[in-house]
Amino acid sequence: MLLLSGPHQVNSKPHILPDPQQQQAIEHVHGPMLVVAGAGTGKTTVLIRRIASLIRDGHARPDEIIALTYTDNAAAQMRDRLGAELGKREVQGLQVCTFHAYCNELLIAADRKFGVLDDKQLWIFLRKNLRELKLNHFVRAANVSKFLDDLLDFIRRCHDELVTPEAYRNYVCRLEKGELPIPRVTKSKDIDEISDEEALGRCREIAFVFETVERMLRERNLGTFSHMILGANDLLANNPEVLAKARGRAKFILVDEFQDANFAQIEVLGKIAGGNSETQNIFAVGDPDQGIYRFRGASSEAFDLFLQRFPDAKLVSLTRNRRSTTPILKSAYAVIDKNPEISSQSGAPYRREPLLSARDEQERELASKRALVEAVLVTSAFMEATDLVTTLLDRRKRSRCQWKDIAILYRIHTHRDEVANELARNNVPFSIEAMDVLDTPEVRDLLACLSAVFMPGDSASLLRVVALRQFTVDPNALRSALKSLPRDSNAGVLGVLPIIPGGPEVLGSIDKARASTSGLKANSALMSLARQFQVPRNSAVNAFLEFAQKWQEFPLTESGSPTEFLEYLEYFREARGTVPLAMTEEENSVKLMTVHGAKGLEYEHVFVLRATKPSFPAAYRESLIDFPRELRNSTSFSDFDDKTLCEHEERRLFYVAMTRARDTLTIYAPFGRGEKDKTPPGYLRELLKARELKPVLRERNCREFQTAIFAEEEVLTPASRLSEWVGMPPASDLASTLSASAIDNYKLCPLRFKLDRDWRIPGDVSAALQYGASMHRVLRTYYDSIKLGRAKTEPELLQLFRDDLRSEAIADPYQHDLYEQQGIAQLKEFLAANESHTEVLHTEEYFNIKIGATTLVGRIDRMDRAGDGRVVIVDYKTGKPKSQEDADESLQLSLYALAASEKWGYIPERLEFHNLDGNTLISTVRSAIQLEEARIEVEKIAVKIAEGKFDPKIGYHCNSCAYRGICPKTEKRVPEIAIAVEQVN
DNA sequence: ACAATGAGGGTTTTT
DNA sequence: CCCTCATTGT
Repeated sequence: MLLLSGPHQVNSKPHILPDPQQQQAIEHVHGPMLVVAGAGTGKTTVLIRRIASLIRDGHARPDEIIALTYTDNAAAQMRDRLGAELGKREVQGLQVCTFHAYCNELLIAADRKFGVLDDKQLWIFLRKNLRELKLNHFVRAANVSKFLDDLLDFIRRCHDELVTPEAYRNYVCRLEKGELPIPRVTKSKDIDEISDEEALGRCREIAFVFETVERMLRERNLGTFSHMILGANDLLANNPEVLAKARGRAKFILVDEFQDANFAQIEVLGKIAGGNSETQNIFAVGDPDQGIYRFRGASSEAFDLFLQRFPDAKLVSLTRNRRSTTPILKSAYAVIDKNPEISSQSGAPYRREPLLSARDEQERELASKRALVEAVLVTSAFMEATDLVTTLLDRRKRSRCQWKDIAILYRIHTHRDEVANELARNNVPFSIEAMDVLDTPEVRDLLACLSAVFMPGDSASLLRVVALRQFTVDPNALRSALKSLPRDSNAGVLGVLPIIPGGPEVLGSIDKARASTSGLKANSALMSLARQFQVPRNSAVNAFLEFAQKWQEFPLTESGSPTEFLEYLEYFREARGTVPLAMTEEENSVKLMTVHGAKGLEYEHVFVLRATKPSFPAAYRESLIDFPRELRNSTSFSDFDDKTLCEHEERRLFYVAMTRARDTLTIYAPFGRGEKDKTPPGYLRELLKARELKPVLRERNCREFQTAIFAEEEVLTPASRLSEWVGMPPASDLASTLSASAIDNYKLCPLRFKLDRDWRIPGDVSAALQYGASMHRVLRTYYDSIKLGRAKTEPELLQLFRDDLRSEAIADPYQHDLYEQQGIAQLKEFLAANESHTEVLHTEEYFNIKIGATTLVGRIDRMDRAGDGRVVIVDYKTGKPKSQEDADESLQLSLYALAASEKWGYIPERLEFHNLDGNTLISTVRSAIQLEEARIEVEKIAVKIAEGKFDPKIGYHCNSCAYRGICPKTEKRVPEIAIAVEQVN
């Protein structure tokens, strides 16, 4: 057991003597003080000891002290440490809580409690009530919720800056009078495309949305987390009694992680701290170089705002780092020192100083032997993973540390995937922070069961259930039954199960489950289904069950029924919601987490992944709606634009990552692509160039790897039966008949192509396709009517369109209405521009031609007669307008040209995309060579199909893929160790 | 200095 | 699909 008291014990804080700066902060009593505490300089210790001495020295009773943090965890930890320092009884009455909890309690005490919606809940609430927002500029029929994120981002920003809807409306009025410059309300690159009038219209729309959102919330007595701060600020401003009481309760205020404060929070602090510097006993601790929550409203100038608000504040800075070795601190300083210092108009009393390694000062003889910071340049993510695991095993052996002393940090979750696989392959115990359980096979199984029982029409889910091990359906029988359904049938998997061996048993189980879960709420139904369908209760499933439980308590959840839950999840997915799995703390395993998740933590050995632009630092992404300076309440004038501020924040984030390391720091990055400079763009390039870092930084290339590793992968990941099914070679030659769209589909994702063609699992038809089909039919009718000499009138066509679109039954009524409006506008424009048209030869004409062994089929929207017995081929585009480049490169048009000559003997004069959006014609031509290239392309794809190449291609399109729940490639496993622990519990 | 081109990535997270 | 950035050639 003695062995367990590793090096961490040495660092355990209470026994270290404070240095003079710490002492000064601890002993401070009256008036405002700002403690700038660099990474690893013991800031929380200072905070705790100061509270202890305030109480011990009789300056305050515990119930006159308030300590504020930003997370529940931090608050709990501080409470524990205070209890240990002072004794449980002594801390009675001492208020240690998060900022939000503090504000919320003020509101509850004033009888202003409201139902709390988090970001996703708010998004979904508005998504369901989009009509009420009366959007005009910020809505698209094809993607109804496209701008919701942008609008909510803007509103959140207003909250953080204490800008009310009235203030924004007032701002728009001033814009209208020309008193203020027009703000940016679109991406910079499109700024020339919108007029001032359009921009003003957008501003008015934003004003209306802001007002409406606030009203909708108020009417239902709902609010967001920002409303806690806003409400408290309001209450303190307008209610002298509440203010007096709050001040009496807060004679001494201590704030941890102050760099995470936003303007609204600092306003609240200002109010409870009172007006004169004698009684402003406010004590804030933080590190401006570790502010990494700007996107959450933390003002990058919190320290500056503090000094403005409390000009008499004393300033202390802590620079003795008790965590890391000198090489780590020097390298980290080189990174962060490229950021400007905090601006501070109020006399600039603070300068950034290099952190000094207290350990190296104390242990002189060790100082010279410290490991250098290591930069490893790799050729691929795979090499990053293999080299990292080898290096990690070596580090552990040499330092004889435990698994839990090692952390692997990354910018975004997906960066960890290869490393996680590689660790699993090498049987290294590891755990992942905040892994999304929605992509785990077990949760997918459970969700599929829920769908199968309550929404049995969902074929993809039903297929997943059918493939569970306990059932005995023959996949070949199922597949051929599906394939022999008539094209227009919507029977799906549900329709064929009764007639295939083993199918009725599945249906029986589903019926039984439906009966036994009838009337249950989501959580209980899920638990029951997990039992009945033998879904293992691992940590992922438990996290999901917990999510269902919490959802039942959400303010806007109505009955809590499984059906309502399924509907919610659909929106939740659209809102890109995740269900994170908390990492078990005490476990002896290597920790994988984002740098954000690592803030405040430390590890002996730290690995940083993908340190290359634009991975880490991440590429800048411009907001759609700029927050104009004229709207700002905080008057801190740093002259930096948004992009620069983001760059600063990325740099701080990298600094946070580096300063987590105690003994060794290893940074991975792929080689740069340049001819001259092979170093990775970003921080590593800077570091490797810096002369002064030569003695502390080592560069090496990745080790060679053994090819044998590839083969092992399949063995170690036991494939589910579904992935076996999905991997089966097709029952027929899928290359024998192809179309332009099938080829596009194959290029997008070969697996998707196979599932469409070989299994014919019906998925949801997108509204865009439904609209397109409708428009095509209307136009066909129009030209046919002309041919018959009885041209339909505009009102007739519009009515036809309305009826036709209604028969398409677009699921979302709001989206249906938007498409109806759009279609009417486009048809009117089309007809207006189309008075005298040349002779139409064909409309919606089918063809099939031979290309090699493939029969290429298709349907040409329209062919017109051109001069010299030639033709014009027209294809309508109902989606985003196609460009000239699209037309020039379109395989579809090439194939139509081939078909025109082969089937009808026509010579195409030109090929046209007719964009119905904007009613523009894009013309192109094809040379004989280009046509030959198109043939070759088709043959190439046909060969791949014939060879059975159907590996899924993962990418952005996966979000809208009907088979997302059954695709094995997007499945993520919970690390084995987490499962093992769960079973023990 | 600048545009053209190609590749890689699609956040981060707490209340 | 859309956007940003690195790189390289003009």
